[in-house]
Amino acid sequence: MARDVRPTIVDVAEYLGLSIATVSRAINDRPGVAASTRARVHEAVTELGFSPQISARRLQGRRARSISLLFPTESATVEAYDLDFVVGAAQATGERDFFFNLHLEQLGPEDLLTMYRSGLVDGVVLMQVGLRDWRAELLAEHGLPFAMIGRTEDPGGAAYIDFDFDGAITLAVEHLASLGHRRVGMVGRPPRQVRAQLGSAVRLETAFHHVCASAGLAATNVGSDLDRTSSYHAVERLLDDSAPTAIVTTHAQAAAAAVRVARARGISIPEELSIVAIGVDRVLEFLDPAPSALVFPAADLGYRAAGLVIDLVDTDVATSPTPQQLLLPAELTLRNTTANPPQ
Amino acid sequence: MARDVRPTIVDVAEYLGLSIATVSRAINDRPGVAASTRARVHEAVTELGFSPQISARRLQGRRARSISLLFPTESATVEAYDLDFVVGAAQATGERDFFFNLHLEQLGPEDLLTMYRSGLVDGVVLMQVGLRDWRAELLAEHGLPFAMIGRTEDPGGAAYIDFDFDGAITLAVEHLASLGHRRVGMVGRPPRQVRAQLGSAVRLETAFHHVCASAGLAATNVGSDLDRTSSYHAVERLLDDSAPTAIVTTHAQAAAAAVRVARARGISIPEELSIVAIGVDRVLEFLDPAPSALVFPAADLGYRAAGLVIDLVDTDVATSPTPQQLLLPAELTLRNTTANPPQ
DNA sequence: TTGTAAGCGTTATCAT
DNA sequence: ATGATAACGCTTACAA
Repeated sequence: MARDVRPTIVDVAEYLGLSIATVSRAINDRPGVAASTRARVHEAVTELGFSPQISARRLQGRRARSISLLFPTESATVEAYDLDFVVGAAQATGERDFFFNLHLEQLGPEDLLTMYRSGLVDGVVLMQVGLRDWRAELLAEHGLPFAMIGRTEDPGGAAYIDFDFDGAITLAVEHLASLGHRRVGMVGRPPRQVRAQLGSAVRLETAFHHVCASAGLAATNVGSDLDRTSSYHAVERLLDDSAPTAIVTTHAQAAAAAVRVARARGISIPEELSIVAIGVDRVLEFLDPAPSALVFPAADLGYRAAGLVIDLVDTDVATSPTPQQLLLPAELTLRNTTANPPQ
Repeated sequence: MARDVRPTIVDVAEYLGLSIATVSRAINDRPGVAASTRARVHEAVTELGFSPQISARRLQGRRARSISLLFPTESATVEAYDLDFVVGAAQATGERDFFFNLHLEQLGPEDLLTMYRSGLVDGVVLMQVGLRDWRAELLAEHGLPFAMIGRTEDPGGAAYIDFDFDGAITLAVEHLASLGHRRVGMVGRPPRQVRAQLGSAVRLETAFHHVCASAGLAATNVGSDLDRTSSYHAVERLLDDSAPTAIVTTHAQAAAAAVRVARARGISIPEELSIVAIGVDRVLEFLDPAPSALVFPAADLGYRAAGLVIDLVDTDVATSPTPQQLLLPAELTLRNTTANPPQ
């Protein structure tokens, strides 16, 4: 049953009475092989069930044609929406005939370099990027191909794709201000993310206060963890402490919690409380009512980030163009959760 | 900047004035190296930033230490809960120091065999397993290591881990029957899944009719796609056609839809309609009210499936024990969405 | 058009 | 305890 004997190129050559050189050329569609020979080789290949050993190939200094998504998950729980990044990245990778692998572990500097040096991967996509991120610094310093989902404070020439969180907050707040709201609350990202200086977390918080100040609104921000209970409490605290007429949420559970708390307290949406969510559509669609939102195209970001690294890898170092830096503009999708505040 | 010259074992050997054989032994912690030498080698290794080329290693016939999760996504949309499998599998893989890669593409038989033969992976985890599944058959036939999340109709000796859908349906229906319900509806999996003979989809449907018949209940099943709209319509049709007093849902959007339709029609839960969901807790928690459910530990399934393959790969063929076959029993988590039917 | 042979970076089997 | 050296399976000059 278990035929563990994988045929090698030598077997193919012997089978055909050819030299391995010719077989190799035929297999790789290189010039200098008679059409008839080429045909015979391809036939024999399927006949014998031969596929070239990638490792042997790589030994000649070829690319591994594989990239990694580095997605350090400190907590065991990964937020659902985050996973869309993975799907997008895997899809792009498959389409370009690369191998995709996923690292959920927290890697150290040595591990990271080893991935490249050992020839396991040609490039990586970084997630959970901090305003300062040692991974980005290390890789840039060593001239190794990588792209970020998110971006550091000073990305230099590094490739990235990021969602415009500042723009998102601006749109959200300005929309609320134009409706007449004067007291706005935000359920922010987990304090731990802010402490770790995670790019998105910090930008959301900063932009919120900044934009509210510019618009002359009273702003209160309460961070919450990503679970159901913590989110619920955060919304309650927000309502109790500053009685906002509108809430902006920065993660899915927060949006769910806002709806739930409102229902529990008999607060009607949007008449008595407006809600604007920032999040992935697929998740927000679970809510009832589905909130007005700044939709976060996670799968798309993942898809494009993977594309960026692969570009970097596929391109000859000589030809290498400036890596792309993309900031995805935010757009407000209006549903029925925002209205004028109660007078 | 871009030092693309990776040091090899030869560099380390020359640097120390040793032979590559000794260096190799030291690096791999093999016996027969003086402690002092070993130390010097390790020092030099970090000094020079050397890591062994995996490809060269594999050429000696070693394992690739990498497994693949094969998750064919026909539709572009992947259901959120499915992704937990990926997380679990990636986690297990990382813990056991394997490489994890994810294939979202639909692979053909040749591609599948090539993955093994080219030495890219040592084993795979199969998702979306059908009652008859050519992948399982092919791999079993060739004696290649694999495990299934789910199981075929006749898994033979193949490793798998599956959730006990039959048991889940049984628990759900019996619970409802004991509360006095006589007309029960189910929002089933997409018809396309049933047509494709996807294990879980078929088992859910079959078990539902079977169990309801045994309990003497009127049973109606309406399949729905995994999106918001289709799910909503399915619930509406269910209510309109057979006026059930209780609904069992088989995917997340269906559960969300049940709650939404009830709210829209002013049907109170659980007084006028009972709901039991089958799904991943993380997703069901978004709902309000969170329904009574047969919770599906997706991440756990993924984790254990990856463990199964790695066991298979790590174990010597000689020692290889019978592959594990695990059927995870269903448990009913009661919340507040089930009650006696209106008399 | 085809064949010969020299690597690629390791590990493993011998000697020493 | 250490060192030559032959694999491993393939690609690629260079010859024929």
